[in-house]
Amino acid sequence: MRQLSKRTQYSLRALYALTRKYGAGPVLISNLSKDEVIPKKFLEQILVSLKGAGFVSSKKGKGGGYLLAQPPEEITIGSVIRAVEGPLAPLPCASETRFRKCDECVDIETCGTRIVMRRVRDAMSEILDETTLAAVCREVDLAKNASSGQDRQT
Amino acid sequence: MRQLSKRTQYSLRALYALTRKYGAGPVLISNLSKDEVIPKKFLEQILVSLKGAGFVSSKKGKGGGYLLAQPPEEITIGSVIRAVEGPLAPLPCASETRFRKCDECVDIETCGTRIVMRRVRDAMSEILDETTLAAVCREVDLAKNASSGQDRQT
DNA sequence: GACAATCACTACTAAACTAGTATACTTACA
DNA sequence: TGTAAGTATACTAGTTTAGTAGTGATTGTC
Repeated sequence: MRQLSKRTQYSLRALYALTRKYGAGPVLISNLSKDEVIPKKFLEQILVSLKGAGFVSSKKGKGGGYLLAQPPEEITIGSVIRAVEGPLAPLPCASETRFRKCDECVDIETCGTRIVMRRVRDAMSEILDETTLAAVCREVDLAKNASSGQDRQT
Repeated sequence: MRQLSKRTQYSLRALYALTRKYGAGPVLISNLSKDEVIPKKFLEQILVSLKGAGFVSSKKGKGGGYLLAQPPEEITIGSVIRAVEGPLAPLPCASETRFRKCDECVDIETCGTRIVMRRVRDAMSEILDETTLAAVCREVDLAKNASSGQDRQT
C-alpha cells in the first residue's frame, strides 16, 4: 500500500509537539521547525492547512505562534490523516467518509477488491479513529521510560 | 491513506479472471483485456511482472496465453499487493517484510507515528495475508447470488 | 520452413503529485 | 512606527502513474 507522505508525517510530528506544549501558550513556527527538524517554509504551509482543518489555531504578531485548537484527547490520528492525506480506504469505493464509485468497477456490490478493501478500511478506522494525539504521546513516554529503564539495568 | 494504483487493481482483476478459468488452459491477453476492460498494452506489462513474481505463467505461440502458476487457494491478496505495490505498512519503518528505517525518525522505538502504524500494518496483514484469490471469487459469487435473489423477490 | 499467432522487451510521453523554495504581504504588540 | 510574527501566492525539480508505440522472440501448424 502506498506510504504516508512526508507532509502527513510532519503534520503528526508537529501536532505531537503541540500536544506536549498544550496549555502553555503559542509555539513559534521557527521553534517547531528546529525541534522537529521540519523545513520551515514547508511547515508554514502545513500549519496553515492544519488551521483550516480546525486542529490548530494561530496568533499573529509578537508573542504569537501556533497552538492546538482542541484538547489533544479529542484529536484522533484518523482525523488528521483524513484531513491531510484524504480518505483512509485504499479505494474511493471502499470509503465510508468520502465514498466515490471508482471509474473501473461495473457493479459495486460484487467487486471483489472492494469487498476486501472495505474490511481493510474498517480495520484501519478501528485503530486510527480510536487513537488520539494524547494517547500517542502517552505511549511514546511509556516507550521512552521502558528503554531508559533497560539502559540503566545494563 | 494513499490509494491502490490502477496497476494493482488491474492485477487483481486479471488474477480473479484467471482464477475463474483455473484448470482450463491458457487465456489470451486480448481476451483478458477485453473481458476485464484493461488497456491491452498496459495489461501485457502487468502480466509480465506478475509472471516475474511467480503468480502466473505463460505459453507463447498459437494456443498460448496466461494461466495461474499456483492454485488460487494459495495466492493471497497481500502477496499480490506486496509484489505490485510494495510493503503493506504505511511507513517503511513499520514494515515487517521490508523494514527500512525512515529518513526522519531519530529513535525508532519511541516514534509515535511508527507505534500506531505498526498496529495498522498488523491489522492489514491479518486481513490481506489471510484472504486468497479463491476466497475472493467465492465471496463475489455469494454477493452476486444474493443480489440476483433480491432482484427476483421484487 | 514459412507464416501467423502469441507473448516479451525497450523506449517514450503527458499529466499529476511531492517536497519543497522564494518573494512579497499583513497583522499586532510595545 | 518598528519588528516579530504568521499569510498568500507562485514557482520548480524530481518522481510516479498510466499509459502508448514499435519492434523482437517463440512456437504451433500446414
